[in-house]
Amino acid sequence: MRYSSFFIPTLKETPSDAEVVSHQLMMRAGMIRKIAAGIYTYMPLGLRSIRKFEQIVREEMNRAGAIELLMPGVQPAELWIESRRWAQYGKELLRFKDRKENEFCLGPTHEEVITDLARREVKSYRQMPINFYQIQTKFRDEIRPRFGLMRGREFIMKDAYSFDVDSSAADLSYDKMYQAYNRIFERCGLNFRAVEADTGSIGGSASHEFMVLASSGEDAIVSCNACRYAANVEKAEGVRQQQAAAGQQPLTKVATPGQKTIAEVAEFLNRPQATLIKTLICSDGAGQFAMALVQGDHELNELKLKNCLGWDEIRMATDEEILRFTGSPPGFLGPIGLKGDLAVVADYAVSGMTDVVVGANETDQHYTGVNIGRDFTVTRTADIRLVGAGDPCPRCQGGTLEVWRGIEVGHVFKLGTKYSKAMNASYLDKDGKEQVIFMGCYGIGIGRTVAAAIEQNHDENGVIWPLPLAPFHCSVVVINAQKDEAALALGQQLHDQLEAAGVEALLDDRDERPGFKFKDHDLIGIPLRIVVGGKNLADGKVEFKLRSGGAMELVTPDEAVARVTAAVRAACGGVR
RNA sequence: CGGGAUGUAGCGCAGUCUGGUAGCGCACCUGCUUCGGGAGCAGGGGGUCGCACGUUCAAAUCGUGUCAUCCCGACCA
Repeated sequence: MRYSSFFIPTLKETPSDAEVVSHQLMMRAGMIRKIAAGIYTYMPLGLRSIRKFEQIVREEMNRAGAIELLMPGVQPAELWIESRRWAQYGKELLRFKDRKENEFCLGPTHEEVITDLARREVKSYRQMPINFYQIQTKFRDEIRPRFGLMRGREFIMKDAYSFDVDSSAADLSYDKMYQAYNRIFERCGLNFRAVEADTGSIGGSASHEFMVLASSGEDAIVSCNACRYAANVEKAEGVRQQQAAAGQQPLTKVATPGQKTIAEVAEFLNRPQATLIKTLICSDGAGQFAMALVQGDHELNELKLKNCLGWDEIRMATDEEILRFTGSPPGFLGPIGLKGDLAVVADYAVSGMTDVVVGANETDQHYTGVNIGRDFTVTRTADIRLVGAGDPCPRCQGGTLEVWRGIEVGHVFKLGTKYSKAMNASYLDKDGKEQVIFMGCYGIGIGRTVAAAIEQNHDENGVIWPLPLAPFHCSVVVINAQKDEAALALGQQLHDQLEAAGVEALLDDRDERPGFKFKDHDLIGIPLRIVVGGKNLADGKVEFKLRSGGAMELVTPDEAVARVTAAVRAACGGVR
């Protein structure tokens, strides 16, 4: 491809509405342009990277036995009413009517459509296992789209749906997808982790998220430094503590004027934060309340508490609500002397504490020498805290957890029978008995993965593409291309040789100064670069350089072609 | 939806407080020079100042409303 006949509108300045690096660089490199909040045009260069990733996903899905189809973007309301999600989904589901006043939505996901298909077409155990996938544009009317392709409203997603005869067969389908996902992100050259995750609103029994590690990631994840355990912090398990020894100290009320936070109280009483209990009150927003107790230096994991209580929603109680249950303003809360019926949930770590400090439910007062059982009782003990760096691993002896930031690029779910039951997707087994189909669903954010690759691979000059995702493998920059006919001819020859070898080359034949061209190629992040022209031309040499760094080398044109071809073969597993 | 901010040329911004000729840099067009890390000089084109209503002799500037965009929180590939 000649640069002059392609279209790469680069920007020297960073658009002011781009917050994260990938968004900034995709705008500057001319890969995307915004048309509305969270809605983008994929420009020619951006589309090439998107297509590269899609192709890798296709190959690995096909290898894993999944079958590609393409479902509609516009979906009839009746399917969503049937699955009950028409009412549940909320404003994120963009709804509208056709000319006949029938209701439709723009598909944010395709469980309904695929389940409808499966119940019509998959009627026998002989047809399973089967797994359908598509790569398709979805629309979710996000409250707050941001970060460019990272969290758009319209976005490209690969989604796959598996159908099996029973739970253990569904587990096998899940494992296949899990393996396929690992291969996909490995092939892209990305640094990632597969972590245990909460299933959220999709539902189901188990799930893993695939996280690309990046400091700008929206999710925190933990991984064990000794074993393979890794999980989203939302899900990461705290370790059950041994029951505490009996307390020694008497219950004593002490004045703590103006000392509201754990840090203030610990400082004031001159004792470690770990010897205090943090008391929090939460609500499900529908009239239910609960008190949560965590060790002073720990943090509550609201999601765990919500799941533990079986609530649909969770939020912190308001000051008025707190006053109602404790008679005290926030800052002096404790589990002793509550007014009214309030479930008290203690974290595992709390059950191992003795002679602790809690608020006295009275302004400027705390208790010391507090002991569970003797001074107050808890409704239940559970894992409700946010785990952190240095915590013990819940799966192995001696391992400790490390914390990373990650970008969720893939998510696999065991759905069980949630959708098949609701929508009557059944089959006949060997004995002619009707059975419910077991499902799994598996998503990959296509645009988000490409953006995540940039988050993980860039420097101050621009993108540094991993070869498998690069829009072009190699730049051929011709110096003084419009005047130096010999240089342009050699550049063209190199370009043609590379293309013949299956390498995608971008021949920069523009009438621009060399520095200007170099800046452009650095910005758009082409991994390999050959420079033709200048005084090296007379010596029969060209320059070869990696975008990722390292020294420039002077080589013969043939050697340059060989080096580039070898690099592409090594990174992309053979040139197609 | 709550809190904060911003809308002025394709992009980045100044001007708004204190009402009176709409400006700067980049990009774009023409010419000359230049040519290995986003060149220099000269000339040029391009703006209903987000939109509406109001105040005023006069509004980018003041007021009200509205829309859009961005940032911080709850959702998710």
